[in-house]
Amino acid sequence: MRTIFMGTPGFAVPTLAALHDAGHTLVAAYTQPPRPAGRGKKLQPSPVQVEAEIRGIQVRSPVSLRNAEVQSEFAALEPDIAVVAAYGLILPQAILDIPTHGCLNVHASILPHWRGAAPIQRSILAGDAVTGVTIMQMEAGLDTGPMLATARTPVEDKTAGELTEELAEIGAQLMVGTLIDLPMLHGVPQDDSEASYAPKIDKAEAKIDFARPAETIERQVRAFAPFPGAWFELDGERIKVLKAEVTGGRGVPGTTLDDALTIACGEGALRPLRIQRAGKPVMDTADFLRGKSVAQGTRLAGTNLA
RNA sequence: CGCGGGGUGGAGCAGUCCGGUAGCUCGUCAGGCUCAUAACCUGAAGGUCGUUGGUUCAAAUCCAACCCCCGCAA
Repeated sequence: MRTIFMGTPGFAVPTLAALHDAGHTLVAAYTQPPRPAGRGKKLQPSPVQVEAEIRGIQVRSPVSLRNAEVQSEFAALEPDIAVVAAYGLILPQAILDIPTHGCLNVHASILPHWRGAAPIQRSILAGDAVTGVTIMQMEAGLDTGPMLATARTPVEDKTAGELTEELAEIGAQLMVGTLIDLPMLHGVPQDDSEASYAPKIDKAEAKIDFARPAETIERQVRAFAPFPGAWFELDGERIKVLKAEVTGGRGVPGTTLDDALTIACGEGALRPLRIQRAGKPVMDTADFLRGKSVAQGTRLAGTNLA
C-alpha cells in the first residue's frame, strides 16, 4: 500500500521507523516545518524530518493543509492510506477523504479519555493508574474517530518522558499490527459521554505551589519531567525538580523540615531527589546539598499562600 | 549575531574583581574508638584549575581565540 506518514515530535518517530522497517511503501513524510529553536534560535528540523531523511523518505512540510495547492500535491501521491502520529496540524475533510483507506491516528491515551494535545501529561496529573494508546480512524473532530485497537500500560511512577517513550514504542507496534489486520477490523465508536480533554501544557502549570498536597505535587513533578520541569525558587534562583518522593511530616507549606530539603506541603511533605538549578546539570539532591546547604526552616518561594 | 550561567582531585562548590607555591563539604583508602553504625577521632592517596596562544620574574586568576555543558526563550 502506498502510505503517507504524518508526524512531528519524537513520539512519532518509532511509528515511522516501524512502518518503514515493516516494508511499507512510504511515499512521503509530512511534518511541521523547521522552526527557530534552541540556543541561538537556529532553524531546527523536526525529529520526524531527521528520521525520514536518514531513511531516504521524501519530506514535505507545508505550513497548513487548508489550501488547494497543498491538497492537490497530497492527492498526487495517490496514497492508499495515511498514518498520523502527533502531527500537530488539523487535517481538513478534503485531506481525510483522499487516501482510499482513510487516515489512521495513533493517540497516546485510552480514548475517549484525554482527547487532545497533552494526553500523557494530563493522565499523570490526574493520577490515572493505567494509560495506553489507541489507534483510530480519523474524522473531522478532534480525536473522535472510531477505535480500531488499543493497548494498555500501567502508569506506576513513570515520568512523562518515560511514558512517552514507552507509548511511542507500543503505538508503533500496534499500528503495524493494525495495518495488517485492517481488512478485518471495524471501528468501535467512542462513547462521547465518557470523553475528556487534554489541553496542551501551559508553562505556568510547571510552577510548584507547596500549598497543594504533596501527592499532587509529586504527580506534577512526574508529568513535567523531563520537560518543562516543575520548579520552585530558592534564594531567587529557579530550581527544577525532576524526581521527588512523598514523605511524612508537616509544617508551614513551603518550609524545609530538615537539612535534607524535605519540604512541607499543604498535606504531607515532599523530598526532591533529582534537581537542577539554572545553568547547572541535573544532579541528585544529595550532591546539590554538598555545594549549597539549605538549613532546616528555610522558606521557599513557590508557595501561592499569602 | 535572541538573553544568560558554567567548565578547579571521584561528587558538589569556594577561590578569579585587588596575579605570588590550590581550599571547603562529602566520597575513597588505612588506622583508632565503639556492642554497633551512614556516627566520632587520626592519617593518606588523588588535580595538566576545559583547550591553545599571549602578557608577566610569576597566571586558576589578566588578554585573545576555540571546544564542551546548561538555564531562559522558542
